Amino acid sequence: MKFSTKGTYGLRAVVELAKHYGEGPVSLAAVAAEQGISEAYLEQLMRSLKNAGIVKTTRGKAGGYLLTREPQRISVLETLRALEGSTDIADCVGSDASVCENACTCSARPLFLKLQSRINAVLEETTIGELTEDHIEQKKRIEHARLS
Amino acid sequence: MKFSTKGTYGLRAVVELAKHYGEGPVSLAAVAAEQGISEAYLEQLMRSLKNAGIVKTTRGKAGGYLLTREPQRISVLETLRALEGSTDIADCVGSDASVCENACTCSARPLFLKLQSRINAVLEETTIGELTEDHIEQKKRIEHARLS
DNA sequence: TCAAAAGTCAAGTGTTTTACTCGACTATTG
DNA sequence: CAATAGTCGAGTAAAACACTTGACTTTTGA
Repeated sequence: MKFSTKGTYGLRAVVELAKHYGEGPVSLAAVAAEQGISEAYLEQLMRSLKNAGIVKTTRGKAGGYLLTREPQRISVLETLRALEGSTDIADCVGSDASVCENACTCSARPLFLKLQSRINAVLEETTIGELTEDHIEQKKRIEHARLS
Repeated sequence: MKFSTKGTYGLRAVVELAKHYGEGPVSLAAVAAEQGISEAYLEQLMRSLKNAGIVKTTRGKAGGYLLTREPQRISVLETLRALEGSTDIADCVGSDASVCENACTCSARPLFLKLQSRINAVLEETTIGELTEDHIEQKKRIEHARLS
């Protein structure tokens, strides 16, 4: 039940792009440097995000990555699905429950279903826009505390 | 973000014990057979559950495992913690957030905290007693459907 | 009293997943 | 046309997972 670095780094990268939304493309190197992530690894994650239609790119000089939509219109659920393939906590939740032989008799399944629906609710209602606002707020508070 | 077999098997084993609550000890072999889990692996899980005070044992002939309390008084959170060590989705939630260098500036952290509190709420409010009832209900329904 | 039934424990092992890296390539632009 | 920037597939070391093994100890009933 641990979050992978893929999800975490990917989310942070998308928030980084959100911070520059409307300002033109941001290069991979810039995002990697800002977030302290290896360029080669981040590129893989960006590829997934691109395939999922969350980011788009321009090549050549002054090229880079951009969000395809406003940050408020990108959900965390969508982003995480792009990065990790699925956000399902078990194979017996979700559409293809047939993978679990005794899905209908396993005593843990009702719990899994309840948990999954609560998790999905949070991931669906939270947007990249919100995470970005939180992040900016947080940085302001730290700056303020440091100065006093 | 996948549930391990430790958690799943362990939960199922505890529910199995709950089904026989008040009827004296159930042997490891019996639980393993009923749930289709390897005895040797299950023994490991039972050990964790014992150390956590969720089950107790009697040795020798006719010995086996018993719950230390009524099923309604054992939460899923407690059980899962015993089995998996922790139910935290990331190192930066929970008491020791210092393991994450940039805990206070990571833009994913607010999401993690929200998610974790929702997950814990479910795990805390759900008891082994409830899972056991659900399971018995479910088996009845299947039996009924099969006969008609 | 001793053998069979049952739990206890630490260590070992094969497989899978994670978290990366590497190198060769393509597109764009000043 | 060369420098900049994204694209792609494959490779790899380390960790986590899902077990197995074997050598014990404890209890009890015949």
